[in-house]
Amino acid sequence: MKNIYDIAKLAGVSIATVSRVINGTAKVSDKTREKVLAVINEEGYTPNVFAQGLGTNTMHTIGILVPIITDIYMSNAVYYLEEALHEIGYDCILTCTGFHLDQKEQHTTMLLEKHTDALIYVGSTYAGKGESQHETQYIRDAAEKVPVFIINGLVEGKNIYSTVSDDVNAVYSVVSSLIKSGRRNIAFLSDSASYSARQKLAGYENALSDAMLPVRGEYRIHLRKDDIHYVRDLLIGYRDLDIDAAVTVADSIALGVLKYAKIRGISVPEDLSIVGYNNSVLAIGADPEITSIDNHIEDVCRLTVNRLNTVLSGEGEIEPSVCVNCTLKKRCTTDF
Amino acid sequence: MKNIYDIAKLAGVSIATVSRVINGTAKVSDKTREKVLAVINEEGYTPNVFAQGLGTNTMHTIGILVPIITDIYMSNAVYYLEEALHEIGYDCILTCTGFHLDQKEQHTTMLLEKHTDALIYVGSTYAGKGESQHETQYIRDAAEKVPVFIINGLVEGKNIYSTVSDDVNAVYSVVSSLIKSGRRNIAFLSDSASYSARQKLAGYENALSDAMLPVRGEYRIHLRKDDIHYVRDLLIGYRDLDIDAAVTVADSIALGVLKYAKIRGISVPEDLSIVGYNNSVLAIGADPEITSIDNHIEDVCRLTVNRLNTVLSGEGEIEPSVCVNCTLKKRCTTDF
DNA sequence: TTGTATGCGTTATCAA
DNA sequence: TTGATAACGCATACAA
Repeated sequence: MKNIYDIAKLAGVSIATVSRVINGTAKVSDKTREKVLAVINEEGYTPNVFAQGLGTNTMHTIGILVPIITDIYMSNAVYYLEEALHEIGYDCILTCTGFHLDQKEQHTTMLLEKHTDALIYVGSTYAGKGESQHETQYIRDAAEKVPVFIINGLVEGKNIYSTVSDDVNAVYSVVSSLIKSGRRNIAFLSDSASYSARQKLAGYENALSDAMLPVRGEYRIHLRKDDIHYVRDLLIGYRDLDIDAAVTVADSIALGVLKYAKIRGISVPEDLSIVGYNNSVLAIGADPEITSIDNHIEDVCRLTVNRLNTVLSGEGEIEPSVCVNCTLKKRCTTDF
Repeated sequence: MKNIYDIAKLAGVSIATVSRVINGTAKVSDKTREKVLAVINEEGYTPNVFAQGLGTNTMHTIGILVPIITDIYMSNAVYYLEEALHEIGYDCILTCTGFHLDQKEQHTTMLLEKHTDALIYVGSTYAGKGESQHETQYIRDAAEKVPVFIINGLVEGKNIYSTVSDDVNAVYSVVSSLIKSGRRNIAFLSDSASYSARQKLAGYENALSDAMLPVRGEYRIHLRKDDIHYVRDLLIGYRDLDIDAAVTVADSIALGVLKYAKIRGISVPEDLSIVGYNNSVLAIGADPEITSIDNHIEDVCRLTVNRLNTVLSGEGEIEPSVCVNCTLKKRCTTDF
């Protein structure tokens, strides 16, 4: 493996000049630059990243943390993040943390030890349940060392930047539409108490209140997980579920509701309207295809990487938090 | 940030001793070890990975390459790989290459420049279409530097190791069952000519041949992509498609067939049996739920990481290629 | 515009 | 069992 000394010798210059050519950090005469570049190409030389890192303390690597990459929303996010980061010259270290605090902490520590240039947390689970500061302390700690970005979660603090979807308005809007079309017993199904889930719930409750409808506890259905069959069976187990609409926080949950309706012989959307979330392939695969809120994950990710680039390049200030609008993708499980 | 000198000073020993304690590379008296460890814990010291890498030329990082992480099969693979690699002390650099050769090459180069300890290619796209050696040359080149592992693809060469699913037998078995249950016009739908797709096709053709049935070209349907609606619409466009069974290389394709049947009023499974592949959530979300071949991606990934660990720890030889059995998950789109 | 010398924080070799 | 010191390959401050 050739090193910078070899290149310098072959090009008849000093290592400093080679370094300058590679990094463009100082003036080098066209003639010598060409000569050096020629040798570099000829020898197929690439700088040793460890030696580079030892001096500069960076390896142009971003740490991405997701709870589970098998989740369609997460894998889409990682896809867009990786693509955008790659475009600006960063590689990604991906790590799946699960949902437990100790694992989130441990994985954060490991990434920081690798001297990643920044951390991106994907998913509102990282913002905690809003119960205590303690559950997000690891994020503030991490932000002492590198800029931290959170997708779909809000944590306040220095060097912490959030990009979130406007879930409140998205749900508010769809619930309002359901009400306007005559629905009165609208259920809200959620499998989490995360930041994002709380936003969606707020949109739901606000819409009901603004329409002078009661916010009834029995219509707020909490799920242990977003598994299709689990949701279906849970609903089947209810004695008297008299809902005429279901707003859910994930397409898989909506799919569970759809299967419940099928088994019970309930017509969708006539007797039961269903709204999914994330506008994933699950909504398209369903029969009938599911109306779903699209939170524009691609936009969220590209915006996040833009903001990251601004911070890391030191080219200016950015907002601590920005919000991206959602849109409703109407399909066949609603009729408004 | 504390360095090894600080620890040495605080512990009253030399940096060599601190290094020995950290790496366990040589005898250190219990007394000094304890003292050193105490100081390390107290100061929260962790070695600088760049300096370590500069000496050892490794950062305990594995490069994972996938064409697209949004594919459910891929994201599942990455999930299990990351989990298993993490357990044996490796972090993962993930990169999405797409399906074009130049991008595969470029991403490979980038990972090698980061001195990853090994490369894992996920998906048979990396094994090429079997047309020329040229399309897999980048893998052999990479294998000159680090061990290379391929999931669901076969490339021969030194330092190259494959873990594949037994797709030939899986498809052979399911097609044989279809034939036994009276199906005669069995279509095979594929969106690729990759190693894995060729294996599946071989299983299909072998089963037909062994049953003395003709292998008819018009039943081998090639798709440009595995998009649900695309598949559905393509089939709708056929003048006279007289198939009574469809074996597909992905659940999303099976879903497209199912939607085609629905629109055409064809009963499933009575008049058209459908078999998916990968046993993903798409098969469960469908209505009726789709019979699907499960290629046990978790087993494949865990086995791959075991093999990787054997190679990297230098603890022995491993087979160039190993095969994992598939199983059929019967659901409602078949009746055998 | 170019070259020299030093520091970065480890690991590993060699003495002690 | 321990310590001193030389790599490791680069960036950069300083000199020329």
